Formats: sequence, structure tokens, C-alpha cells
Amino acid sequence: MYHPAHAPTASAAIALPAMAGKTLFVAGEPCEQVYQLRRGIARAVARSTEGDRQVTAFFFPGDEIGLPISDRYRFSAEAVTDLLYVCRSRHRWYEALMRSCREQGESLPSIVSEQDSMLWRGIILGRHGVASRVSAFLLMIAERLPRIEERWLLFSLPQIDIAAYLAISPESVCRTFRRLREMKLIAMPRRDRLAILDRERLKAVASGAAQIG
Amino acid sequence: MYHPAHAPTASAAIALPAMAGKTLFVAGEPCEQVYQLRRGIARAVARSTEGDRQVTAFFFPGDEIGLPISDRYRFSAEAVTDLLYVCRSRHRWYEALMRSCREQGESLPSIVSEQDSMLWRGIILGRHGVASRVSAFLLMIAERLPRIEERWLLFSLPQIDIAAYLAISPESVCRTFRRLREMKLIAMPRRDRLAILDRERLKAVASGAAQIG
DNA sequence: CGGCCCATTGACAGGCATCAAGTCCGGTGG
DNA sequence: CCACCGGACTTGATGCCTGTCAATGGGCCG
Repeated sequence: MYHPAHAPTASAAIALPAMAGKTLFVAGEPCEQVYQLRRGIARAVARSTEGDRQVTAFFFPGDEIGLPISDRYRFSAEAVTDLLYVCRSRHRWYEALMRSCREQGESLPSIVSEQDSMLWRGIILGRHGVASRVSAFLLMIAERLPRIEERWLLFSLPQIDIAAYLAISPESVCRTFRRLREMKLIAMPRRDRLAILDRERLKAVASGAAQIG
Repeated sequence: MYHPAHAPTASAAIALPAMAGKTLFVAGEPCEQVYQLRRGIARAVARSTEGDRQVTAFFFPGDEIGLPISDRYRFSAEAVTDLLYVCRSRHRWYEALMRSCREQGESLPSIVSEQDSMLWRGIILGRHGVASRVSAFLLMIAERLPRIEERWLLFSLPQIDIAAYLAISPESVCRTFRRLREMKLIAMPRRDRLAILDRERLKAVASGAAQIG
């Protein structure tokens, strides 16, 4: 059915749909709701003053988007694929937070999860070399992509969004995918199919220890 | 006496000293304490598997370091300059969190602060061009550096650490500083003195709208 | 005074962004 | 069913940026 994430889930609620490309909320708006993703992939988008658009995070089923820890959203959220999601009010989210805080012995998993995604992007962007960034990215999201069969994952992210996330050009993303395919580290028979063939060597590339091509 | 920052402050406690370079805590250790900085500058350091060292954040007086939202520290913390700091136990921090949460109408400023620092680094690293990164960095920290007189700030960060934060080479940091000086956007008569001479143009460079040299 | 670390400057090579075409694919309408 | 179209992906050629290496300068401390 659906599978229980680390954050408390109001599973009785009916999930709402959103089409690919739709904006869930915009940075700067007062945050009255927190969104929990049930199906599909969403992205966090930051726009600086001059049209400079960056994708700062991707969200997957189970993730909570737009935690109301501040009074306003700190990024915009958009649907990458078609989505299903549920909303909870700011107030109810806080009640759940307090409860889970007491029960789980003083830790705040939902907040850690959001923070990790930001910390991770910083660390990936801190690496030098396109191959390193792309490989690290693949290893990161491979764990969250839905599995089709044996080793095939449903990989429905446009390269454009990957490029905006990794702060490299779409052409470089494409070229790097090709090299990784040629080296048999990954397989991508179709646009939306991915398989990690050699996790160890991919890790080596991600850490900068191994070269490409 | 008791001076209400965004996070409750136990100002009666005697501040502890730490020499420049000392490690406050190491990533992965269970976090039993949260550190509040009173004086000096500290850095967050992330090490990936293979000696790859990145500075993921800088901390300034008033900041809390190592929030125990997880059960283990997610980065290491080191003193950049000589420090004064106070410690609070995990448990007392949670009590204060709960209290401030109720009083301040459901928002968590200390957590927002930590998250913002990570979000910001990601956005700065997402920009292309060394000039852009350095300028954005200067604008960001200028607001937190202690003021000596009129427009002079005490700028006690080694360029090595700036380079590790911005994920560029120390040489590039140095060259960019020189160009910014030549363009009269900033002034640095000494290693540890900084003045922002033309904030608007510096913003233009940071956003990528203006070129350098 | 000497040693060390950091900052500085120059020369050079390589990587990646950019520009420009061309291809593939799904969707739409005839 | 097919022709068309637009967006995303692919591929190649080119130039700039920036990392790297190397050497020098400068401040601090012992």
C-alpha cells in the first residue's frame, strides 16, 4: 500500500494529485501546511535575485516537504513527475513533533532528514570534477528510486533537473552518463531506466579515487 | 544579566576557552552536549571516505554548534581562532527547545539558523565562477564579523579555510581578493582587516550580473 | 636569527561551459 | 495511421576559467 516513513503518517487522509511541473508552494509564502509525498518525485527550487535557478533538493515518497520550522517557506517546491501527496496543518505537525520527540528519546528525525538533504548537496557540490558529482548523485538517489524488477530502477528525473542540482551543464550530465555506461558502471537502456552495475567502482569515481574514460 | 537571544542563554555559566585549531567534537560521536559560541570563529568540517576535507559552515558568537537533533554529531567542529564557549547538556537543550517552541508560537529559530547555513553554502557553491562565490561569501559573513571602527571589520579567517568552504583553490581566493581590491569593491590593508566599499557592485558580481577585472 | 605556515604571483595544461547541429521521442491533429 | 511539432537528449568543436605546480615573500613564534 504505502510504507511508513520515519515521520508519523496520517494514512487515512485521501492523497491529492499534482501534475508534473506544478508548483506546490513558493519561497517566502507563510507556511501553513507541510506536504508529505506519497508517490512521485518533487524538487526544491531556489531562485536568487537574477533568474539564477538552482535545484537544491529532490524529494521522494515518504518525505515531508516544507517543514514549518520557520514562519515562511525557504524554498519553492515543484512536482518533477506526477505526484500524490497529503497535507497537514502547521499545528498538527507540531503536535506530532512534540509527541515523537518525547517518545523517541529526544531526536527529531524529520528535521534531520531535511537537513541531511541540504548538507549532502553541499558536500557533493564541494567535490571537484563532473564525474565525481554525477556518480555521488547516482549512488545517493539509487537508494530511493522505486524498483521495477531485479536491478532495474525507475529513473524519472530529467537531465535538466540533475544538471540544475549538480550545478553543471546538461551536456556534461549527458556526457558523463555516456562514459559511465561505456565503463559498464551503470546501465540505462531507456531514458527512465537505471541499473547500478558496479557499485564499488562507482564509489571510487565518486570519491575521486578513480578516473573516468 | 540574562540576555534572551533566539535560544535561551545560560549566561551565568563560565565560558570555556579553546585554542585555535582545537577540535570541539568529531563527526559520528554521540552528541551529549551543544556548544554555544561566545567569542571567536569555529568551522564545521566534513571528511568523506578518502581524506577529502570540506568546510561546510562557519560559526560566529551567538551560534549554537552541534544541535542534538540526531543522536550523533553530523560534522566535526574545530576552532578557527581562539574561542570562548559554553556547553549545555542535550537534555537541557531539549527543555529549552520545548519552552521556546510554545512561547514563540511554533517556530524553531536555532534549528532554522543551522539549516540556513547549510542551505546557503549549497546555493553559493551552485554559482559558477570564482568571483561570484567569493563575493557572495564576503557579503554573507560581513554581517557577522565584529566591527573594529567605522567600516573596518575584523576578518580573522585564513584563506585556506575560505577556499575549503567555497570548494576552490587557495590561489583562486587570493587572486579574487586582489581583483576585488583593484576594483575598489573591498579593502584589505592587512590580513585581518576588511571593509566593504561598494556593496551594490559586490552584489552584482555575486549574482553573476557583473564581470570582474 | 631561523623555521614554518600562510599568502602571493606567474606559467601552464586540462576540464568544462558554451555554442551549434542533429537525433530521438511522445503527443497532437489531420 | 501518419505527418508534424516541440522538448529533451546527444554529439562535436572551441575558448576561457581555474586547478596545479613552483618559487618567492612575509609575518609570527620559538
